[in-house]
Amino acid sequence: MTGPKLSKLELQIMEILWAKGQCSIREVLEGFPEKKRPAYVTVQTTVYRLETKQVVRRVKKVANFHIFEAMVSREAAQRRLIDELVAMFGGRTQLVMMHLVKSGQLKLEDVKEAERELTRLKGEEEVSE
Amino acid sequence: MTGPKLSKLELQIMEILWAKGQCSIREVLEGFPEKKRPAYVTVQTTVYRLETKQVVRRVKKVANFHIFEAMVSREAAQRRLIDELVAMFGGRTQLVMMHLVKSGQLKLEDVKEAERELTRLKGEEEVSE
DNA sequence: GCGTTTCTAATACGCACGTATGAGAATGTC
DNA sequence: GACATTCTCATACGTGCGTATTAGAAACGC
Repeated sequence: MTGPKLSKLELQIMEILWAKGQCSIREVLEGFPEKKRPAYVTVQTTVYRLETKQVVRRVKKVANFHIFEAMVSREAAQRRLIDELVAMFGGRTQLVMMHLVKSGQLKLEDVKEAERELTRLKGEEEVSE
Repeated sequence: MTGPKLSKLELQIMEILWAKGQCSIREVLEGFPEKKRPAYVTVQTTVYRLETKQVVRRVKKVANFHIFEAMVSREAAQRRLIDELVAMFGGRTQLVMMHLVKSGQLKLEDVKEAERELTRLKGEEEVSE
């Protein structure tokens, strides 16, 4: 497994950490859009739990607060999420993509881009065979 | 919102209900691959909860057991899952697809298929404009 | 019709997560 | 240096979910 499972709140916090780099709890808090900002302590507790899960670690102490940093790459965490979803669809990846298409969020250019990427990856594979 | 959120187990149960149509608890249970079959009562409790969530309803009683049926379409439930995931990615659908591609689960043909579908949908859109 | 099997349905338990409280420590301000 | 502010951290609580226990009801076999 790539890493531990992250909940929605946890992931939002990680997004902020990935974006800002090293952060205090307060800075993470301020990374939330003002309108849907959790309480300071909620963020705190959640960061503590991420620490327990080894997803985050404290790097130093400045004044009376700690600075945290991500220990897991964004790529890896996102990959984990996708794998989870695909598993929910019984591994039928194609189905997942059809839904993405139908949800109307996906532009033709995006799909073409993916296709190019896929072709490229396939090429590499054959070279190494 | 399309419908209530479904957990992994709940979704597996729904898959069986969607596939088999009306089912007893026992039949749902038997829909699980033999090796990872939950206990009868686990399925039972979960179906009861799905009932509370209005995702499933009992249609009749045969002998000493009830027959259940899905009240939510597969499409809708799956759509919900995808939307959830996309939201986790901050709406960056394209990112989701790139992950799918990189996970290696997606074949070139799948992507082409999606592209065709997308082109078709786009066509319809323009007609109605 | 009596015993065995099966299903029902209420109750419970542990874990994860979002959230909150409160006491104590550290820091900053004047 | 006294006081207000801020952060820490342990503890707690409700909810959702996967799972289990169990007592009673119902149906089946013979």
